Amino acid sequence: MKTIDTEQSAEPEGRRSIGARRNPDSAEAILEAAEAVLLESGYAGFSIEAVARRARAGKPTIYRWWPSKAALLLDVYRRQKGDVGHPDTGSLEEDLYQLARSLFTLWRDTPAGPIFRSIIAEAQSDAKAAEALADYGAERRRHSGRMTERAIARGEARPDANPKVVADLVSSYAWTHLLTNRLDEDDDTLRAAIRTIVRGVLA
Amino acid sequence: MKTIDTEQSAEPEGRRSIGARRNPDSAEAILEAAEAVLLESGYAGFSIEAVARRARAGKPTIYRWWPSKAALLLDVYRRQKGDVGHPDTGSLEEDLYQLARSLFTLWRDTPAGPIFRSIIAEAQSDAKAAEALADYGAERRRHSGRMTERAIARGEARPDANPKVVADLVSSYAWTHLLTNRLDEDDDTLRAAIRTIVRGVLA
DNA sequence: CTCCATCGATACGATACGTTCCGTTATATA
DNA sequence: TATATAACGGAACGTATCGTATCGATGGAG
Repeated sequence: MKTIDTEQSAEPEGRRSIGARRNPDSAEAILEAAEAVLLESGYAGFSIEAVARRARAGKPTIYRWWPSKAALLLDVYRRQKGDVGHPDTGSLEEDLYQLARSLFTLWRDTPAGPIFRSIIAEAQSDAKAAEALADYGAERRRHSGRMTERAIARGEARPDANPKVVADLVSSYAWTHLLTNRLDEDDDTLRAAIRTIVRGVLA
Repeated sequence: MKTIDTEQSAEPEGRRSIGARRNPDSAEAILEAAEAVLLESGYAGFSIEAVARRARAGKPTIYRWWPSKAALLLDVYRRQKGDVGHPDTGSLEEDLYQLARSLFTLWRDTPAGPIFRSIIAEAQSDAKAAEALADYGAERRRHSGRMTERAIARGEARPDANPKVVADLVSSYAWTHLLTNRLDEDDDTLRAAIRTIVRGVLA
């Protein structure tokens, strides 16, 4: 995931800039507060001021280290996402199912879900968040495309199958279910979706 | 699509409520202004005040007829979406491709795209917009599920294929491409995505 | 001890939300 | 035609948030 500006590369040249040393305790408290606010009030209640109040920090301190709400959001996400596994079971359908299921579970049962939703929402009105999100998505598709590549290599999938397209279909399915509160989908339906991608629907 | 509260059913009982007659010219001007603002400035610039300025209307006039930004957004979308066709070519793959292509084109070349993005964004922080969006999505999946139902009936698709899942996969793919600025996807890739759903990737 | 960067706190201008009031205009009824 | 009714545009309000500016206090480094 792209960094936007978080680490404020070396010399911001903004103030006197002799030594910009960030207080780790303060930054950590802010990130924790941001996560807590996001979890309790969702994207609607996520404001810099709410985060500052909760962290007992000053707003300027937040703005000193994060140039925008989007940057803070991305840092919060990066800080705690449990990076879903990319299993290698020997069966493409099983691999993709486990990928999708762990995404659904992660997003439903951990702060990662609300946080990721917030980033997507923010990206609809913040160009930098949009770019970061696009980079992140492309990297994820490349990564989970490996599953299909392996299936092609072992002769399970057709050589002309498009790994990125397969990854795109799976992650698109997960995204829209996240965005429309459908992460509680029953296992049969999720399996049917993955089976459709792998086997198709033709008679 | 659910109406939220737009038409303010009959007797609002809010004021004296003898006859609440809406001025069609005014309402039309507001909807046109909202569409124009959305097109020019996107979701970021879409504010009630901006719409009121552009329509030369008073804010209270807007709030009288639309209870929230989300309601106005939904009305704008409903007013001008060209309702993509649901072709019946005799081939499921061709039907789904044409559905997806017309969705991509509609969203890329008309105001419907930015407007729909805005509704999705709004739904992430407005419960009523979220519910309306969920209803709309369910109705769309039911509707485009007909394509797969026909394919099953004519023996093209397996009887155990799940029409709603197929529709969900196609629309999810379109949604995420809308949300991540990838509506300009080349035809080969879009066809590959549809082909994957219909035929799968197995050797 | 003396710098000096960071800190929390507070205040600020700007923008937007949603509401209230006011004076005007248009329409329906008598 | 005359009157009542209600929607209208406009202005202002109080609240909330954004992002910035300024302050005195704290604490580590030389």
